[in-house]
Amino acid sequence: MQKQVSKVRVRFAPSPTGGLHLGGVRTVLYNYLFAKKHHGDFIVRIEDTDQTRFVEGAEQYIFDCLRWCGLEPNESPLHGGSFGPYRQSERKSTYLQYALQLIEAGHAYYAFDTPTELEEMRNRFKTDENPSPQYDASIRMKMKNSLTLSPDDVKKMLSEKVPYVIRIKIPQNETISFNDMIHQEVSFDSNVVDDKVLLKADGMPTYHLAVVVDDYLMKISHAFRGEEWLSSAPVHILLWKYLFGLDHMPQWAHLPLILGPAGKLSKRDGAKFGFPVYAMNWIDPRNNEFTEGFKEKGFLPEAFVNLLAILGWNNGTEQELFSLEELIDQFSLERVHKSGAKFDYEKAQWFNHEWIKKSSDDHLLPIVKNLLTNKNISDINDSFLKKLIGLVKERCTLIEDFYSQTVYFFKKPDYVELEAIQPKWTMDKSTFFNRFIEKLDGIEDWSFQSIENEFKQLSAEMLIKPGELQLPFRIMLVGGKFGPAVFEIANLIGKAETKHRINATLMKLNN
RNA sequence: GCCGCGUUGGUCAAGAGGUUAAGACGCCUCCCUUUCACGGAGGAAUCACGGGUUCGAGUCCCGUACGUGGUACCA
Repeated sequence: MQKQVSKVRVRFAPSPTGGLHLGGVRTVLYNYLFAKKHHGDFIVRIEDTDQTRFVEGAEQYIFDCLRWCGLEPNESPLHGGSFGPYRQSERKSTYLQYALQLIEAGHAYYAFDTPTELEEMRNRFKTDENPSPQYDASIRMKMKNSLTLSPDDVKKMLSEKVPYVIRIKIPQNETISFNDMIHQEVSFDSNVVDDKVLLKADGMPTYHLAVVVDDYLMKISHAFRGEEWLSSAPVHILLWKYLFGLDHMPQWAHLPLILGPAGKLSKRDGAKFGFPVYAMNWIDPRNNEFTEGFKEKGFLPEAFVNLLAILGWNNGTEQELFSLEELIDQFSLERVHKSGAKFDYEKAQWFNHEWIKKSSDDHLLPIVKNLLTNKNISDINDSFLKKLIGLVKERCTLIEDFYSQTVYFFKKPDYVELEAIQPKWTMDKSTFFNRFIEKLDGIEDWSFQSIENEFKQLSAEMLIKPGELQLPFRIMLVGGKFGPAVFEIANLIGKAETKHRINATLMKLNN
């Protein structure tokens, strides 16, 4: 019953044309999870057959993103492997023979129509009911191709190097169906699919030919791709049938799309709604257009991967937080949704917040240290910083937040929110803090406990509720209404600095 | 237009004929904390619509609507 068990091999096949967006990373992730779960291989193949859209640096960028996410391929142009080359542009010569083989078998034909002739055809046959006429059975006999031209003419044109493409000859009145791992049975009427170009005039294959040939040659067992490909699946099924046999065809899985707030997610949405759509920052070298990435926005890769996994899949329980290992263990295609999901940035941030809380101080240390260094805070003592991280991480949603949550430990606040204390400021309070400074000198161990004791004792003596004084004290040290326990802060910034900040604020208040 | 795919609160979703229709995000209230968070307790809010089938439908069938993708010598 079992169709011979072959090794699981999956592939992610991006075009090096620009940034890697959410949907792309999720496709990678599902590929990766499936491969790892089944002890298979994850391959990255670069589909650079459209030379007009090639963008310098885009390929390297894709690998950088995958590395950041922790989704390292087993085979790729960068990682090597025995099924290379892994760039379609470097496999150009292999595609022609398959196209020729199809012609030989009567499943494809040469077409000599020029772009303008095609344009003319579309205009000529355009009607209200059919705004975009296809190159199909109903019109191919009216075009300039090896089906309508005499064999001699074709031979002559070929030898004269008249530009041509090779098109698949879609059969009539057939139902093309296949079993998708996510959508189950999907079927198409062959009469509505057109004679797609297989080999372009420049000798490069189109996606349709290349994907089939390469999936076969690279022994791909399961093919994941976005749902936008579902409509062209019948072409691929036919190609498999004609070229290699349906028995060898990989199992298809057409993944649901990730939608933006208003329809399909685009990089425009990022700028418009204020959230990243790419994994990492991307600057288009052609026009210097900048698109923000999750990495630089302050997301932890663990959180990024987690939130993407959950967008369209769940394990049936209430669990939402998953490590990569857990995802590998629990992932199953059966539980991937059929319908597209709208991306919710609020929830994305929640994931990051949770992951920051979940991460150990040691894990966060280099990340936060890097952040602070970039903000010109140097000479950071690791164990000191680790302590700070532990103290503030539950208040940080994005990595960036560690800056505002920890700067005041390194330097006195740039801005002190005086307006928060001024209205209720009294002479008594002023006196309190002046006396408190003196008391501070007497504290020898400088533990937060001792500081708190002195503070409470003095306030009791002066008959002022400690709560009335804590907020001003906080503002003096931190600059605003945030941060961990105020005595803890005093303890960490030291006696001299504590006195200094109290004094500085006192002077401003008394002005 | 045609073809494909889809449709459970605002969002992500559990659910596979009989449930008070989980849970999470966000929002609101309260507790904790005289900071901000964390944590805890509550609250508002849902099966797109219309027909069937059935003793019984969010769950099955058919229509409609809506959304989304494709309809390129782009992937």
